[in-house]
Amino acid sequence: MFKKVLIAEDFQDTNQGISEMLRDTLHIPVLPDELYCDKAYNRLKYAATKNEPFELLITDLFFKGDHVQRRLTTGLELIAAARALQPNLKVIVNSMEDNPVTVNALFKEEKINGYVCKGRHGLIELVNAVQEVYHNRTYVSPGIDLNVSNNVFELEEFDLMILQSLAEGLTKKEISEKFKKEHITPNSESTIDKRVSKMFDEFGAKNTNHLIAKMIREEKI
Amino acid sequence: MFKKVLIAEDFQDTNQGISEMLRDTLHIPVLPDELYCDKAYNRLKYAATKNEPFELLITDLFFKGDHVQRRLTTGLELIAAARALQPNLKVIVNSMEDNPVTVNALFKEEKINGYVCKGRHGLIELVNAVQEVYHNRTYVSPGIDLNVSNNVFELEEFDLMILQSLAEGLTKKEISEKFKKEHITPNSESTIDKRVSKMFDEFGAKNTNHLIAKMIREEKI
DNA sequence: ATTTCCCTTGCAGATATCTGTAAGGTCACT
DNA sequence: AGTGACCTTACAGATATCTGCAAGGGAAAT
Repeated sequence: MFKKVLIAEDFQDTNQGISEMLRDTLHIPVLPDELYCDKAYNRLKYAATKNEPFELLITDLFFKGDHVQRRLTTGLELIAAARALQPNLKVIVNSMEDNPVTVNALFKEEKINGYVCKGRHGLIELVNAVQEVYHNRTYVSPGIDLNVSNNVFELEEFDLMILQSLAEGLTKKEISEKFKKEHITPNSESTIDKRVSKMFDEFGAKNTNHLIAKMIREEKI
Repeated sequence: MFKKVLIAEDFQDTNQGISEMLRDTLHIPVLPDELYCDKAYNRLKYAATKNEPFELLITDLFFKGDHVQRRLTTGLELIAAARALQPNLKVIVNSMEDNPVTVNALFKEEKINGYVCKGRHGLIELVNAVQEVYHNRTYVSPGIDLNVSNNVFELEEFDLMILQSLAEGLTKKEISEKFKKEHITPNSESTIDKRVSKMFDEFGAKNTNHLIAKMIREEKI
C-alpha cells in the first residue's frame, strides 16, 4: 500500500473523516492534510526536493476563499502545479461535483487516476479508490455515469460552462481569462460573445439576464 | 455535557469527522449518525417514545437525493418535524450556507440554537457550538456577519418587480418606461439602478447575472 | 490545389450597466 | 423654522455587453 499520501481539503470535518478512515483501514503511515492549495503544493515540493516524494494526492476541487491571499485557488490548479513538479504523482479527486461532463474532463485533461463523489458512501468509495489506484487502475464513483457524457453532451459542454460562469457573476472577459488558464479552447472573449448570442437565438432570449433565468428555471444549469 | 446527540449529515466523510471529534473531545457517550433525514427522524421518535430522548440534533441543510424514496428531504423539514415531536430539542445546523440572511432566518423561524458554517475551522467551531448550546447560549460561526442582515431583509414588492422584469430580459430603461406607463413610483432609471446595486450588497452578488441566478435558485422569484 | 463551409478571433461602434456625485423633496423631530 | 435622515432623480465617466464586419485556419469535398 502507499506509504505517503497527501490530503488537500478545506473542510475541516471532511478532512478529519478522510484521515481517520485511511489511517484505520489502509494503515498509511504518512498522511498529512492541508486546508489550502498553496500549503499542499509547498508540502509536495518540499518532500520531492528531499527525495521523499508523496505517492498520492487526494484533493477537493473547490476551496473556499477567505482573508488569506492565495496563489492556487482550485483543485484543478493544484493538480496542474503538482504534476508539473512530479509527473508520476497519482491523483484522486474527491468532490461533490457529480456532473459526468466535468468528471470526464478531469480524466481526459488532467489524467487523474480516480474520482470519488462525496456523498453517503463517499468514504467507502474513497478507500476502494485508493486501493484501485495503488494497483495502477482507475476508479470512478458508481454514481457517475461516464457513458452519458461521451458524445451527447460534448457539444453543449462548452456552452454550459459559459452559462455556469455567467451565473456565478463572472464577466465575459473573466471567463475568457479563466478558460485560458485552464487550457480550455476556444477561449477568446469574441468567441464567448458569439456563443452566448447564438444561445439567445436558440432559446429565444433577449439578453444574458433572460437567458440565465430561462436556463436555471429549465434546470439546464 | 450532553449525553445523547444525533448527527444528520449525508456526506459519509463529514459525518465520520464530526463523530470522531465530538466523541474524542467532548466525550459524548451516545452519538449515532444518520445519512437520511427520515432515518434521523425515526431515531428521534423511537428514543422519545422510549423516554430516552435525544438532547441535541446536529444537522446539515441539504441532503443529496438518490434512489431511496424520502419523505423528509431537507434539514429544514427535519428540524420542523423534530421540533413538533420534541419541542425542547436543541438544534445546531452545520452547513456550507454562508448567506447571513438565510442563517438569520433559521434563528428567527426555526429557533435553532447554533449555526456552524462548514469550512477550514468547521470542526473547532462545532465543538464550541456544542459547548455554548449546552449552557443554553446560542452560537454562530464568526465568519457569518449577522449584523448585515439584522434589519431583516424581506424582498420588497418593488424590488421583486424589478428582478422579475430583469429576468424577463427587460433593460433598466425599459423597466423605467414600463413603470411610468403603469404609474408605479418610483420609476426613474437611476432609482432602479440604485435598488439593484443595493441588492448586490445585500445578497453578495457581483452583478445582475449573479443576482438573478441567486434569486431564482433561492426561489425568491 | 482550389473551393467551400464552419469556427475562431480581433476590432469597432452603439447600447447597457455600474458607480459616484450632487441637487432637491419629504418626513419626523426639535 | 431648522436639522438630519432618507429617498428620488439627473448626470457623468468607466466598464461591460451586444452586434456587425472582416480576416484567417482547418477540414472536407471537388
